[in-house]
Amino acid sequence: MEKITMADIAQLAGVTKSTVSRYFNGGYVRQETRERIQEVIKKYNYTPNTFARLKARNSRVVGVVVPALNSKITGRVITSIDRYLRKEGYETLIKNSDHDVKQELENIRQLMSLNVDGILLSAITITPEHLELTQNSPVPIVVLAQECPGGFSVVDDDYQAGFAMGQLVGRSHPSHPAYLGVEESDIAVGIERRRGVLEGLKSCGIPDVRIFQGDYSYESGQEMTRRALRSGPVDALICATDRLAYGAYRVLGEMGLSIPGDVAVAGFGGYDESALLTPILTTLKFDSYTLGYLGAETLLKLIRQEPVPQKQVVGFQMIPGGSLRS
Amino acid sequence: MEKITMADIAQLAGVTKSTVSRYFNGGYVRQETRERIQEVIKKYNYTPNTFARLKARNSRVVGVVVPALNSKITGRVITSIDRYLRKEGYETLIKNSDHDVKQELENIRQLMSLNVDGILLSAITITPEHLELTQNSPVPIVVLAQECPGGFSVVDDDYQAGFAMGQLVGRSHPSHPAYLGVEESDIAVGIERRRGVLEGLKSCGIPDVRIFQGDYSYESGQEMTRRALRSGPVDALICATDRLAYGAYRVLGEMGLSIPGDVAVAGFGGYDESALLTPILTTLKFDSYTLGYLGAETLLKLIRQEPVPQKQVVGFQMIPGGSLRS
DNA sequence: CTGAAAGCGCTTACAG
DNA sequence: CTGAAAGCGCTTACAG
Repeated sequence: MEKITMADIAQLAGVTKSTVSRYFNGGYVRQETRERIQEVIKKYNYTPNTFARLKARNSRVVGVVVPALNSKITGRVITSIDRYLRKEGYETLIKNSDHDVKQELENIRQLMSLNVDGILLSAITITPEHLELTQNSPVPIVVLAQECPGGFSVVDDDYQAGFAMGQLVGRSHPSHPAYLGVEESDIAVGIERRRGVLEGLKSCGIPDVRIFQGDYSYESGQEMTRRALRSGPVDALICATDRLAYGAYRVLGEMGLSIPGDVAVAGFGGYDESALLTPILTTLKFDSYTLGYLGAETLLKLIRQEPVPQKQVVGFQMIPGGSLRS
Repeated sequence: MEKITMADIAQLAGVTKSTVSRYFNGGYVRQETRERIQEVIKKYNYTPNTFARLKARNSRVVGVVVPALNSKITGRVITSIDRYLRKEGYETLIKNSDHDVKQELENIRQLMSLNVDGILLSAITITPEHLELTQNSPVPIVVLAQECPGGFSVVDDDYQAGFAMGQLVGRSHPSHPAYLGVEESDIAVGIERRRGVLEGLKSCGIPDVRIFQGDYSYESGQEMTRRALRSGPVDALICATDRLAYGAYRVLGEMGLSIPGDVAVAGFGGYDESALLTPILTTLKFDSYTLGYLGAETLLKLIRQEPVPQKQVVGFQMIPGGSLRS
């Protein structure tokens, strides 16, 4: 199959490529001509090369940068974005940063030079370089899941979610609560969520919480749990993500400690798998579908120069399980 | 920030865009000139527009079409592909088919008209239209996880994996085994894997297996399990995927049936979460990392016109848990 | 080793 | 309603 171009289609339909171009971009084409062109297109399964539209004002392509492709949550967010954009006649171009900040910045630059109409950025962290890049961007950018000072963002309500979970755990008045968290470079999870948890506990009269820090992995969850247990008595573990809670389950099980009898456990994320644990993990689900949807919607509004809020906060939902004491 | 072009860079470096182009594509450029150009590029953070290379022989871009973005396995495969290609100096462009065959075909066509150098296709199913498209493709295509008659493919060893699991379960001589499977349009999982299981069981003297069919969801796993239990006594459930097994766990738990005491359960996929179930699910893990790696490697070889095998089969690994009787 | 010129597949004012 | 022409940001023979 030879590559077929717009000029070929034009010739076959007995018109100029100008007309075929207009056909695709909603310009004036007589009904009769339109039908002739359509026929040829169908026959040759022609799709115009989106990226040869070098002179077009808008490319109808939106770039999405994600930190990784192996997380359920990211999957949900992208799927949601993709569906919305497709519905609106935009193409989605996905770039993976693979948890590497350098790669992430590179991805943003690449997308910019590709003259996409806009960028949806699910950032690992917001560095000064990010700010410079987003503030001087030739195209609109919407940041997902992290706040972006001076930029537009759609975020989860990490503080309120943390507070709610802190209160829920606090209600049973644990004597030795511990928090398993992540790096502070992730403002949303590493700082805001933790702050919520601590204040939620404090509101129940529990000011002292032992705090641990690690990465997002299952292994890190295990390691932090061991560290917590070694550091003194523990009767409640609030984990920054469900994955970390899985690590806690494993270690507590190995040590013969019962959940929630000996140690209560809570997570964040509401992964489907959490409902399969024994006991079912008490967790909290962010609305990733809405996050993606609003992100895409906001970006298109920016592209169309319509007014949008600087920051939008998406809700969450508590998913009670059996891993807390009542 | 105004969009900066190759012509701008050239002017700033006191050369022609021909020279800058050569700089990027490994042509002759004097050391001194090279350094001058490099300086300007660094200063302006310039990245050439990959898609303006309309006249280039090769675009150094590879398209990847995936059925969905919310599966762990797909995530692993893409991550692996992406890393390999990046290392080799190629860009990866990911398109999501969202479980829709029409969308999938459209994605393939789009990538073709984008003049990417090659396509990696993780197909939902192989229809005659797929065959026509792949056989007449102007660029090489490698199909992942499904065999593609007349085309190049990298696949899991579904038959052997099924056989191994069939034998493992068969060794305890269940009297009433059932198989929970998926649609036959998915040749790899729906047909080959099942065939392996049935023959593995048969090799242990178990010719009769009740077979059920559904989709890939957790809900479908539950529904098929209920159907199986209603249809008569069951003491072993072999599930085509771990996710289906999760559904089985849930329903068996609700009914007060013990695993493996009353019913043995097995899965396929080796998801991390399967190790968190009680009892731990006996499953089998395909080497998704290698699948992606070999797919990418093979595609690049095809692009470079080097010889490659028509079909490559990737191995698997049994992950014993506590969900089978010994 | 470098530049001038033609061209890739498309879009867009501008005529008609 | 349609076409001729210039141009988008690049690459590539071909001279020099």
